[in-house]
Amino acid sequence: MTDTKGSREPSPARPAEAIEATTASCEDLLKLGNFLCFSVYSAGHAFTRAYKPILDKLGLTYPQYLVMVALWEADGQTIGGLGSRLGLESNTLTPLVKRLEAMELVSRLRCTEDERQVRVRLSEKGSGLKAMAAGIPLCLGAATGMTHEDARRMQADLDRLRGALETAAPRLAQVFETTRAKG
Amino acid sequence: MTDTKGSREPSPARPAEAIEATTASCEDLLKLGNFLCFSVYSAGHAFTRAYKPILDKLGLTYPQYLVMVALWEADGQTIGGLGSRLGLESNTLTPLVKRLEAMELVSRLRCTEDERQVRVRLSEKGSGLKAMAAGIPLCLGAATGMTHEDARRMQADLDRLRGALETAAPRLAQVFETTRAKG
DNA sequence: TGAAATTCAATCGCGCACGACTTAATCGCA
DNA sequence: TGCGATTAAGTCGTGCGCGATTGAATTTCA
Repeated sequence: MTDTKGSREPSPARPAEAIEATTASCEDLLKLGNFLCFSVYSAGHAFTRAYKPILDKLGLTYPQYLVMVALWEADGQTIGGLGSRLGLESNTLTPLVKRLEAMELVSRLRCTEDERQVRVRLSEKGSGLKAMAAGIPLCLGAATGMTHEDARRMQADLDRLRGALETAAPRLAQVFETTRAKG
Repeated sequence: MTDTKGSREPSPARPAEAIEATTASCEDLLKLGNFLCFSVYSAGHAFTRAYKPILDKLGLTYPQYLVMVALWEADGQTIGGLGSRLGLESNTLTPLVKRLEAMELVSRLRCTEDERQVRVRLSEKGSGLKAMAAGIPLCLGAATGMTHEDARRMQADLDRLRGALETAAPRLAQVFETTRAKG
C-alpha cells in the first residue's frame, strides 16, 4: 500500500486547508475525498433519495418530476425543447414522456406545422398535480436547513461549473493526451 | 418573467435580493431555474459527459472509475465497504465489480474469516492504471478553470447538503404531509 | 425543381441505481 | 447447543442516461 505510513498528516504546522489546496500531491489528487465530481455525484443521489418518499405520493420518479416542473413552467414544449431545457436527449425523454402519457398526466401530439416534432401538453390531471407539488420545494428547503442565499450561491457555483464543463468537454480528450505526454 | 411586478414584496425594508430569496411566490418556487436539486443534477451529468472522452481511453465508465479511485486509495475493500464509501448498494456494486473483474482490473475473493463478505483486490493491470489516471483530476481542474479554494468550498457546501438530505430523508414524507395539510 | 444534407423523434442495447427479494454465513441468547 | 435474528452478497425487474442508428419531414442549394 502506498499511504499506510501510520501517520496520515505529514505537516500539521500549517493549516491543512492551505497546504492541500496549493500543494496537492499525486496521492492527494487520487483520493475520493478530494474529488469535487464525487461530491456532486453523491449530492445528486442524496437528492434523489430525499425526494423519493415525497414523489412516491405523486406517483412520479425524480426525472419525471423535473419534466413536469418544466411543463408547469411552460406547457406545450416539444421533446427537443424539453431536452435542451433539461439537458437530455430524445432517447431518454421519449420513453419517459410516454410513461407520463400512460399515467394520463400529459398528451403527446405531433405538430401540424412541422411533423417531425412532437408537442407535449399537460392534461387536466397533470396541471392539477402542480398544486400538490408546490409544497415540495419548501419542504426540501426546510429539510436541508439552508438559507435561500446559500442555496442561490450554490446554484450559481454549480451552474458556472456546468458551463465550464460543457465548454471544456469537447477538447478534454486532447488536453488529457497532452497532459499525459508532459507528465 | 413573472417576478418583475415590483409590488410583490410585502416588506420593502430589505434589499430586493433578500426579499426575493425570502418571499418566493408559488410561481417562483416551481421554476426549474430556482431548483438547487436541478443544478446538482445537471452538474452531475456535465461531469459524466466531460469525463467520458477521457475515461473512454481507459475503458472505464464513470462509476467504474470512482470504484477504481476508491480501490487505489485503499485496496482490498469488501463490497459493503466500497458501498458505504461510495453510497451504493450491493445490487449496484456486485455487477459493476464483476465487469471490472472481466476486464482483469480486479479480483473478487470471498473472505476466509467471514465467508459472507467478498474482498475486491486490484490486479497488476488495475494498479497500473493508477499512473495513467493520476493526470485526470489536474486535467479536469484545468478545464473548469476553478481554483482549488473554490473547489474545496463547493465540496464543503455539497457535502454539508448531502448530510442534511440524508438526515432529513427518513422523515420527509411526514414533513410533506404536514406542509400540505397546512398549505 | 429535385437531390443531398440536416433535423427531429424514435428504437435498440448497455450500464447504472435501486426496491424487493433470496441465499448463505454469522451472531445472539435462552 | 441449537434456533431465531441479523448481516453480506447476490438476483431480478424497472426506469434513467446515452451512443449508435433509423426513418420520416424539412431545408438547402445546385
